[in-house]
Amino acid sequence: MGHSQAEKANSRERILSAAAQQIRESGLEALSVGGLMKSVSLTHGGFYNHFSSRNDLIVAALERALSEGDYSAPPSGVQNKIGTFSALAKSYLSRAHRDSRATGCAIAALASDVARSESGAREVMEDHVEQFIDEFEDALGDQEAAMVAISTMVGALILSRVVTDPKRSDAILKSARSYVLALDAASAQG
Amino acid sequence: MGHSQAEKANSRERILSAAAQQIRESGLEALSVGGLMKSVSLTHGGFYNHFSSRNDLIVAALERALSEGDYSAPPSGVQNKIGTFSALAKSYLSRAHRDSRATGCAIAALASDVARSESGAREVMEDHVEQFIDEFEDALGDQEAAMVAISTMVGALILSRVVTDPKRSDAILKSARSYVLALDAASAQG
DNA sequence: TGTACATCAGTGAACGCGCGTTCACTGATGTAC
DNA sequence: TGTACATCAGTGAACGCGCGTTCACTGATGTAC
Repeated sequence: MGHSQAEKANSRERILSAAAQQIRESGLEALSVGGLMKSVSLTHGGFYNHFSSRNDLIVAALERALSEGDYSAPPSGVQNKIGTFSALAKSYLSRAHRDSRATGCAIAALASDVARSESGAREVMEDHVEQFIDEFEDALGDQEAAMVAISTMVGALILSRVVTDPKRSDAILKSARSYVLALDAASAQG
Repeated sequence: MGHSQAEKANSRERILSAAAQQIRESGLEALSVGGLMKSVSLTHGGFYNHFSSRNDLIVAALERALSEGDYSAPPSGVQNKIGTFSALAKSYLSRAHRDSRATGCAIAALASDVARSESGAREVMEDHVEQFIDEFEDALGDQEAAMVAISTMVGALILSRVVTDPKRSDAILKSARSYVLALDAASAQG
């Protein structure tokens, strides 16, 4: 058992990281304090050394989930982790992304949950949606196209995760990919 | 207190209808048996005269939520409740729809929840997504366009519900509306 | 039509369980001298 | 550098609470005669 300051920071980090993964996988409501602490090999009582309440943790974990991973919008002016808009779109609308909820885009995973939430989570996600739109606007040169692109990408990914028939699910991703890449091509020539 | 067969059918209907509304408003997980029964002025014990378990009710209520209301796909060959594709799109992507979750499209309200669910709910929603795509394909004459249209509409509605800034939220709906109506115009002239 | 009886929708107490949170305690950490 | 002491991360029992579900009971319904 260790109690140094460095170990405290490490514990907090492990809790937050596990929470970010768990909410992407199972939603905001499914996260339990006891289960989370067990998943990082700590006991539940210690949770309150790191966060003041479950809700406090949820907001921090949502921020983390939105910030980390390949599909987060980078700080303004910085290139995103994947590269060009078309590379991002292809990766976003891939089977691999559809099948890896725990590490994928937190907007797609949690938008419905957050829309219902009143705990400060909406503001956190709203900021990230706006960053995404701004990034797409830079790439596409058109704010309306940027908003349509994010709507189509998020909608297609969510629907592809509902549809269990693999052919149908793939077809939804593929049609969205074609459309979004055409938006990019149009901006390149326009 | 009454116990006739007609009253039993009426009770079941009230329970199911209230459940459909509550899951659209607050999600699948938020529905509690006790709260639901109280909302229709019955006691919790009687619930099991109508449904074998909470999960059984959830599946039935999801089916109901997807079938009723203005934004359900009608049986094949029958016109939907709103009329033309463009009228449906305008209404779907309206502020009124965004602001009335309890009576609005169940796909948009519950897609994330259902994608995480393993209880039979996915199959129920999948059928309705496919009906919607078929209906849009009839209207637009193109299956890819139909899949892009539903992705964009669902994605835009969900994102508009996350974004708290009314101007930003309206702009997302408006951009999606323009795009989806253009799809319809293209199919009319093509 | 009238009576006796079986059915069964609805009631509300009770169950075991997991939840978020609190708290007295522990022992290693890190500071004061 | 060595010792005494305060701090505080982590532990695990305990709290009150709401959950889904069960069950003995009730009394109106509806059927058999």
